[in-house]
Amino acid sequence: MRKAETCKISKLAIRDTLDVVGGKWKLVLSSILMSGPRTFNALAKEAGISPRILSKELQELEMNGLVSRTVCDTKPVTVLYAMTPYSETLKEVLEAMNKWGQNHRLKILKQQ
Amino acid sequence: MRKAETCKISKLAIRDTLDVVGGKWKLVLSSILMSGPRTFNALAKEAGISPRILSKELQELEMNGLVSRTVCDTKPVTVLYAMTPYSETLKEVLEAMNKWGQNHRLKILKQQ
DNA sequence: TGTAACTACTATCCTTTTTGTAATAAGTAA
DNA sequence: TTACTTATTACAAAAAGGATAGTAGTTACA
Repeated sequence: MRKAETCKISKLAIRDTLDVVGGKWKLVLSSILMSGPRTFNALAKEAGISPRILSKELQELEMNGLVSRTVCDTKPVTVLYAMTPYSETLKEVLEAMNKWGQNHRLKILKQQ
Repeated sequence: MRKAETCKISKLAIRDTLDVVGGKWKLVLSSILMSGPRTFNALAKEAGISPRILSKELQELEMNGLVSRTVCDTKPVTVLYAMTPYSETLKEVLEAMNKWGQNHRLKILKQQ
């Protein structure tokens, strides 16, 4: 395959990824859920996100199979959100961004 | 370190990363430049981005040391944009997203 | 001499998307 | 009644992105 085509495919793939997981919250929420399931309120508090946005983001993640939603038989009802087998595939992306962000922060600090 | 702290640090790092390379274009532009330098117009055409946005995105990338800008002594003058040593550190992120996007596209196609 | 063409932008205006705040619903129980 | 859960709605604000035209500098050509 020629280089130009490889570039086009890569560009497309990255756009696809951004379509699913781009924006301000989806990767942050995913990274939180990586360390275990959370209830709606716990997620909202931990991420610092308003319920409106959280609800919307979770729905979109669920639609793409990246988050599971489990209603628990408690009083009052609670709902647990968690990673899914498919969202395990996001780990590489999250790990790379986690690493890059930490390294970048160090770089910025050194400059001052 | 406790798990809760690890989670907080990861969340922060991912937010940092998104602050620098989030949005619709920065990672796409970076992935194009990965395969070699481009002029302003070439980038605009290849990415399908309007000059106004392209100019803004390139400035922001340059400010963060992720893109170099070289004025060439041609007639008429051309400007070459390219990766920098620092932007090499983005390769892991781009590679992970490239891989995920391709895999996700396959998954979607299978479902239909 | 004027005019067209080519580069890299910039200015203006506008639309769309995203995000936030606040209020509120439905269900249950102390 | 009050409190607690998970949401949802209405409204407003901000950010992001896009379309179009225009500027500046230079060359080429009639």
